[in-house]
Amino acid sequence: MKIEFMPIDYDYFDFQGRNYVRIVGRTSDGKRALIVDSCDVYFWVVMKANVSEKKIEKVAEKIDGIVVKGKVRDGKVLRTEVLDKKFLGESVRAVKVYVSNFKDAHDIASEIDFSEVEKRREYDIGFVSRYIREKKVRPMNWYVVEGESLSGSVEFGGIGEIDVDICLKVEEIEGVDRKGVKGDKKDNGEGDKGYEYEPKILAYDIETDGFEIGKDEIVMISLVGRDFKKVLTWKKDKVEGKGEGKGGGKKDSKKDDGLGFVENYKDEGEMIEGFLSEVKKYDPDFLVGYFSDGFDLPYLRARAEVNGVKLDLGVDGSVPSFSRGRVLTGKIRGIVHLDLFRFIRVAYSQYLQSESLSLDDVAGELLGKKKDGWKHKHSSKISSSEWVRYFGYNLKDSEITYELALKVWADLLEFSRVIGEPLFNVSRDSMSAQIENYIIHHIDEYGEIVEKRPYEKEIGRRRSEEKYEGAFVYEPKPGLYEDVVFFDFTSMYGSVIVSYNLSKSSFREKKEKNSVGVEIDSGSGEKVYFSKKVGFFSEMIKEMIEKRKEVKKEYSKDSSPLLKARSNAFKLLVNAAYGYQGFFGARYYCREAAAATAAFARKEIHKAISDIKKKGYEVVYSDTDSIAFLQGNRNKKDVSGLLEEINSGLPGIMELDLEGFFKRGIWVAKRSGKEGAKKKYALLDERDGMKIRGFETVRRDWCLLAREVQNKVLEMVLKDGDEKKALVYVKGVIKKLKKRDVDMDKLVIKTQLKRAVEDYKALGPHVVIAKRMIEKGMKVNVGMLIEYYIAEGVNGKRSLVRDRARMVDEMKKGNYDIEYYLNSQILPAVENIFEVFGVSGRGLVDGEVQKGLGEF
DNA sequence: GTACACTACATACC
DNA sequence: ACTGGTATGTAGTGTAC
Repeated sequence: MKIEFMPIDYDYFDFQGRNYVRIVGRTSDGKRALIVDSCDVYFWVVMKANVSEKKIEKVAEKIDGIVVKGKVRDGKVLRTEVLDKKFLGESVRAVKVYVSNFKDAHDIASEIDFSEVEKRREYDIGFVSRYIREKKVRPMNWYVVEGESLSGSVEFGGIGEIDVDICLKVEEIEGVDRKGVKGDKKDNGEGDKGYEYEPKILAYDIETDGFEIGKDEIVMISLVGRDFKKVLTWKKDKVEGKGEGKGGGKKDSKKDDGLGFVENYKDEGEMIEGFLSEVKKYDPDFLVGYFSDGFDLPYLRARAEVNGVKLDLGVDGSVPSFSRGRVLTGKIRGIVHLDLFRFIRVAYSQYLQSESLSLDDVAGELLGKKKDGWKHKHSSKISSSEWVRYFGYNLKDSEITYELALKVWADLLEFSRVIGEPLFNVSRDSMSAQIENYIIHHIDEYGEIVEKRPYEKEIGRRRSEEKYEGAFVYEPKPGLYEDVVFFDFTSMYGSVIVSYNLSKSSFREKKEKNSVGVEIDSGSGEKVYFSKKVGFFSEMIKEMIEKRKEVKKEYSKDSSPLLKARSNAFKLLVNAAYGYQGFFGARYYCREAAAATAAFARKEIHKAISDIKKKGYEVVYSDTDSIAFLQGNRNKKDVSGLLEEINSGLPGIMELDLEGFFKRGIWVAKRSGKEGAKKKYALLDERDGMKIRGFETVRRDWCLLAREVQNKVLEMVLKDGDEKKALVYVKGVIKKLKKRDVDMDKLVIKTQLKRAVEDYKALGPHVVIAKRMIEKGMKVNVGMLIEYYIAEGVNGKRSLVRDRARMVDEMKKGNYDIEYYLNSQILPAVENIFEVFGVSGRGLVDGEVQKGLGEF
């Protein structure tokens, strides 16, 4: 039998002691197929230098006979091979040890401790990654698979019973080109729709009576897919006019009640069964939720159990499994369970400006859509008229989740393809894991053996190492500047790593010939050295940068979202490469390489700054990889000339780019002292758009009033150049504040609870409020944004802010602390802006201007 | 009882 | 614990006077 197949979900199973991969995917004609395959399992034994071939052969022979007794099975060495390999750039002789089961690799490796042995490696790689690397059967690409049909077969303990259209044992598998995924460039022109794969996504969301997993009942479940919307419940009879009590009215009245999407069941158990059958009927490749790893899926499993229902979502009838890491992760066999929250946190949060990563905030920013308003209530407290809204709310959550899934689909897909790991992993892995997986799936191109993961002891050692000196930040002179130009280095740290060859494999303890030294600490003068012999790590980063360039070029000709996503995936990986080398958990950790990267970056930015100054420009600011300077009386051509000149002198692949021209820019002084504040400025671009960095406007832990006032002041100053108007505006706001006439919503302060309340040493306002919320039986989670007001204190008495902090629902309108909001919110947000214009400097807070403003 | 230095904490920039 | 260091700024805490 021969099929065209796209792998989507991977997992493995053991049969007669051996490992097999089980891949669920789609065929080119849309059928769901499962293929079973296997691959060699091995690890490496790296021999010490100067061990004779004869001795190596002897060691290999000794390894050959190793059997490790186990409870479940015996771990066996199947055979060995001696090969030339590379490890951290060095040519080595290594024994490739083939074993019967990858789970025994570690134990077998531990037995191989002969004196001729230098290292043992690659015993710590999972089976699915091994398979993908070995057979090059990469997720989300097309393959022609030839094999024996297993449908109905009892082989592998009855795998043929699994509910899929096609089930094959692989005999031959080969990648095919030209056919792709909808949106791929390579698939157009064929006109054969059959080859266009469109992800089959089903979004879901549950509503429950409580928040503790499995404790209370699930009230409803919504499902949204393509042309598919449903809410499953057992509470429809609570809706006005739907109950039997109401004169026994017919349930299926023909009248359109707007609740056609609601399906009613007898009880919770039947509703869950209904959910199972709806999911099976829809047959999704991806079941998508938001926070669903930690809530919806475990909740469903727990309630199914209570009701005696088997939550057999897996293609083989298995129940979702949960791996306990730091957080729960829910896996369904054969269907990729995605928790969009986790992917968004890793891949997007850095670029999002929303205040939280809640579905509402994220959807608001990425889709321009908001959830329906609904305050959680226990179902017993919901009036008959409210139920309709509740159903709608539940449906909307799934609708938004579905749209969000479509929105991030291209990025997910390209991440998976670029890195080579299945979507399930890619959607949850941290950035360091993504880099590491990229390495594992590309390292064979360099003939390298993969370095091991650090053990706890080693992690501890690394963490205790001293921090190293990082980026340079230029101290700005406070002021309002006209015609500001910004240059920045493209992927600066990545290009430094490549240009100077900085990685674990090129690091040298001492100076040697053909090495370059660099001072990594300006204080102690500590110096480290790197060989000029190109290491695979920097070579890999270089290729990522090159591939990204190619993709960008292609994108300029054909703007497909997948090309954009691919370029983005490379960008994120390159940008994370520097942090990765400085990360204590990394296989290729190298503090010296990270420190040297920062050191060379400092050197290059200093040089660029001085080059710009030498040409007579006034530099006003610089942070890490960017430089701001005044255009002065020069034109844009002069500026590009300057850019070109600097670029011609840059080493390796380093590149300085024009970030933009800005009409105006403002830098302010620190609250304490006269010096200019770093990481805080506002710009007005050529199209009158504002770019604000660091100011309270962009900080979520300041009340909205202060943020809005500051934003308007910046706008008036930058757009109109009119600080007087801004002053009048601020006076107006203060007047309103003093009259207790400010909208209460604008006074809420939000602070994130970053740990459990009992773990705090200092009890800040938000911690005190969180404690009070817990006392009142409210749900308080670590990571939550705690909202509070600062209320009037007891007369005359000076008190701590936390004593005046109030929960949102214990706050009376207008009972806010005028002094606090004036002196600790509004004035601090605007005073250093006015100071730039010489308007009442220090006196602003202390009374002079405040008094003046009060009079207004 | 207050002023001050110091620490803890949150959040931003790149 | 799940990439890094640099930086600002608030509020709490402890101590000296």
